[in-house]
Amino acid sequence: MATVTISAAAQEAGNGVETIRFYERRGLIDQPPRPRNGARDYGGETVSRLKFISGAKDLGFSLGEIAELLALRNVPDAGCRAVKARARAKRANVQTRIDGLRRILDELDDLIAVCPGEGGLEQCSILGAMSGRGKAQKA
Amino acid sequence: MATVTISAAAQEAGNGVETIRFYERRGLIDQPPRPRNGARDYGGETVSRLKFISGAKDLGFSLGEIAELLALRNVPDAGCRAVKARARAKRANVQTRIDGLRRILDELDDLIAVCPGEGGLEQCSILGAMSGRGKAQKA
DNA sequence: TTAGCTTCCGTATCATAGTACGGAGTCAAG
DNA sequence: CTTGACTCCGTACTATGATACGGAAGCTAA
Repeated sequence: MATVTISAAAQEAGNGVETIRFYERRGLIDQPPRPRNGARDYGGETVSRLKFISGAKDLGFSLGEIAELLALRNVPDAGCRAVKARARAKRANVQTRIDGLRRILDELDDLIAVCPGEGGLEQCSILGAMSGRGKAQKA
Repeated sequence: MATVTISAAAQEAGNGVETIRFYERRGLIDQPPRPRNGARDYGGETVSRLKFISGAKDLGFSLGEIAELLALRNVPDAGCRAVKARARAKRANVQTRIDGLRRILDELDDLIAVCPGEGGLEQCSILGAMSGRGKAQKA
């Protein structure tokens, strides 16, 4: 596997050059060798780590969480179990967000269903519901 | 309904004093009257708006989206139909976000189901999957 | 050789959603 | 009259995840 420049690595991983430098500053990827005039020279390992970051990000992991995931590699007795636990925690987190959005969706559905869609603002049941009821019953 | 000070309003709405001033700067709440020495004097309407913001925020709405939601009550040149259309647009937006989160949830479920939960990191199918699903591949 | 592209670096900027700070004024109680 | 609580204001700072800027250096090809 040939080593690649930072722009080629960025292209392959699907992000920008600056993003790679940013990840390097954040410690998410190693400092690469710089054999030439100081230019970074990336091997396939770094490229796949970049893809890993991208994939984990898509799954909703923050860069901090991704750093934790990557750090597991350096823990000698860390195993699959630790990774699975993190995946479960993230799953629960995503589920919570979905539930919250679903409640909002239901409320909007209710408002839309009742609203006649005709007439002046004074008669609009959506506006009425929002100002009258708001969502104040939370406290 | 008695008017309250900013700290009482904050207390009731479950946020900080600075947050209220911040919302005011952002235009999420109206500038309150200041009858005394310049101190803000909040009525129940503002307090319930604060609770509305708080509730919507808990459910994942950004302040920008909350501003849109609040703006539904204040569309000057349109009737109920326009308001309803905006509610529908917001509903579609929420649905899209739910769909996105749902995909993430499903993927996490797949990963968790397949992962043995034992053994070293080399065998962890979750880490493997995250490496493989980088989005780039734009040949 | 010169143009043009890439890379380097540090720093600044963006958006989001607040939180903290410092100094000043006001107000009621002791 | 002083203390302490509360408020005012503008500004700065936090964290997250990038993205942009400007100037200097090097590579490659016409």
